Amino acid sequence: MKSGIPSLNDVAEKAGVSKSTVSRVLNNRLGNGFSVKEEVRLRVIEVARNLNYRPNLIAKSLTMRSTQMIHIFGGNHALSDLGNIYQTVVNNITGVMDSTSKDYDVTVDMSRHASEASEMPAWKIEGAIILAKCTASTMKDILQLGIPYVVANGQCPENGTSVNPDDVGGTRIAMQHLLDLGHTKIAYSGPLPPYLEGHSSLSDRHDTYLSEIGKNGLEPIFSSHETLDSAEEYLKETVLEKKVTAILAYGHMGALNLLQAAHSLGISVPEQLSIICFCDKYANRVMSPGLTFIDLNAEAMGKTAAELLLAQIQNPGQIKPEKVRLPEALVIRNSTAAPNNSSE
Amino acid sequence: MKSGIPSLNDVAEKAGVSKSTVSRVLNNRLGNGFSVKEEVRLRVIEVARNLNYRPNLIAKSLTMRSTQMIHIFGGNHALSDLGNIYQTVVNNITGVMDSTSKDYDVTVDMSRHASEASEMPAWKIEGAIILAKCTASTMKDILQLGIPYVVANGQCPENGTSVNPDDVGGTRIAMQHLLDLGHTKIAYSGPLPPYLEGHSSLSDRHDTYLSEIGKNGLEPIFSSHETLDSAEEYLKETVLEKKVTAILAYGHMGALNLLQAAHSLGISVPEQLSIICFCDKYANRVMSPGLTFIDLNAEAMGKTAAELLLAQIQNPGQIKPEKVRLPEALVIRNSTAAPNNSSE
DNA sequence: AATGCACAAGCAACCGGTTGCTGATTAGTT
DNA sequence: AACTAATCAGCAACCGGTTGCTTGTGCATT
Repeated sequence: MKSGIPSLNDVAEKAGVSKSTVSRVLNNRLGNGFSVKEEVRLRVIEVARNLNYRPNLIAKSLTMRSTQMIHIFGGNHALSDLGNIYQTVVNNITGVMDSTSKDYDVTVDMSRHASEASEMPAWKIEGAIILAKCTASTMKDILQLGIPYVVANGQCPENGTSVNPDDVGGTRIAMQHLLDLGHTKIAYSGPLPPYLEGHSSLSDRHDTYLSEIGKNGLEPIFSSHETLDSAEEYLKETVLEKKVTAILAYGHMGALNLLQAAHSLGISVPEQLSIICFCDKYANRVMSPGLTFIDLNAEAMGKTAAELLLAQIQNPGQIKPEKVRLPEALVIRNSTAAPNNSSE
Repeated sequence: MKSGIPSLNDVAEKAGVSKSTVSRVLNNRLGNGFSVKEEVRLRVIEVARNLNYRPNLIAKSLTMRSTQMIHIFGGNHALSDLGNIYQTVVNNITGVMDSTSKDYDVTVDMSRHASEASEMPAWKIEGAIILAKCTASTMKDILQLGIPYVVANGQCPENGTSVNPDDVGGTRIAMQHLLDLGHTKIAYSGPLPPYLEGHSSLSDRHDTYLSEIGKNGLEPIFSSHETLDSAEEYLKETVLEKKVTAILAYGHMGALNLLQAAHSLGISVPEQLSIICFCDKYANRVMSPGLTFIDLNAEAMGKTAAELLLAQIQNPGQIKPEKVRLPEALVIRNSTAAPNNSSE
């Protein structure tokens, strides 16, 4: 017990048996040419408990090549913004993992890693879930080590499994909602191309907006002003000048800013201006009750990712990779309505 | 090369030297009774690169007895609610850990554990941060193993280190703000005693409200209605019946509900009703811009916790435990104002 | 030529477990 | 009593690295 932490050897000595006996007793590896007297078995277990013995997982992984750990990559970037969907995703992943009989331990890596470094932990992991993205080096390791993995809300290699919301479909639904209400001057608010780097939702939402606008013979409307930085300027240009009556916002943060700016400018929502955005229903409930939104269904994303991962772990090599697209859904609250033509 | 992954031995064989030489060369452990000819050194490095050798971190941690891992306990309960302070706390912890030269790896345990079970991971951890609380069993393990730790926003053992916001001071500041504005009918909204179990902030805020009310010769005002469930009922009882002009709310969720309910009931904020609550400034910015609040300073909490932990890790046994109280600060937004006496 | 010493590199133990196999008891059978 | 089979437990190798110490070599010194 040199380091203060009891080892297998310490238990063995105290119990007056050999390392191997302790190992087999504690792991219940009876049979196969091995057995113990009940008396010895109980003594070993008793000693182990008294010493508060805990197997060193690192040593164990070295020989066993197996832990019961599920590792979530990308926590640092994914969980750094308040109120994004990843917290819901993670909660639902752990929910599924905790409810399965095997007791998997879920950890989230929260460290910021150099962009070329591998984020792989020192211990063996049974499976990985990648939030949005991981470094190329990490992905290389995952593939090389053959670790089952699922990418949640992000792109993944050809032969990998991922779960993503259907942003194209969601954008169509949002646009249809606004069109059905009678809007014709619909602006888009969100990051515009060229995107330096980023998530497919950036282009999916933007491009689908454009194509839907075109399909209906309307004019696309943008603004050079950033919603996140200068929402008031954005509204002045779009609503006051260009007579926009509805805005499709990339995210709820932008939408909230627009809402506030509208309030300051005396533009009433939804009477004079409809706002719709993409958001998770949990984040929406907590952060912006009232906003009409397209639900990204982070809950299902987490659950599905966890289930797909479990399937891979429990049937090694038998599960074929899958790119799941989860449908998005319109949730109508109070920020959209028919355009108010009388104000003309 | 049995598993397809090259090992130290494979490199040694190919380079025609011993394991130890390869190890020392690759880790640059020269001196101390060891040296190599430059020619051999280069050959080893060359072979290692050709084989794409990567040291097995598991084996490495076994001998090195160091994992460079910082573990955060309590992620499951602390991070399950959207928009609470813990996400900010965790982000600032990792920020500090990442900016130190040692590259610590931070993981957050997100698993749900049985209340009597130990949450201690099986691998060695260099330090621990506990979000609000951990199981008794976990704390026992931490103490027994002598792992440096800091409790963030929660109680900790006699000889431990913790970082907590000064809720008593914060409540005084909030009350003083309302009193300065001229309010005399100030209600408290939040969990009332007896608390089944819970955080010290519950009693700190409630009790300090009471004592400040008493100190100023005012009447404490409560309602049997829960703000979170039935904010409208709460307002009817306090504002409409009891003529309350200001409410001190335990949390921003309750405050938001009150805000919405006030809107529905036609009670204007802040003209007819002032609302102030406890909240972190990040959560406030994102979730409820406009609310006047007492900033819990989750940012400083995370940073301080991380710094205190690092100090302990880097100077083993030399740092004396500390109970840090971080001051809370008033941030005035638009939900508080002088009471409108003309409405009487 | 003998001695001393710095330099090079390897041996072998160790980290904390797991596991195939072997040896020693005990029990059961004839 | 002798023999076989079942039971019980330990030896030692191994996982993939790290490191204290020893050995072997070549060169300068006396």
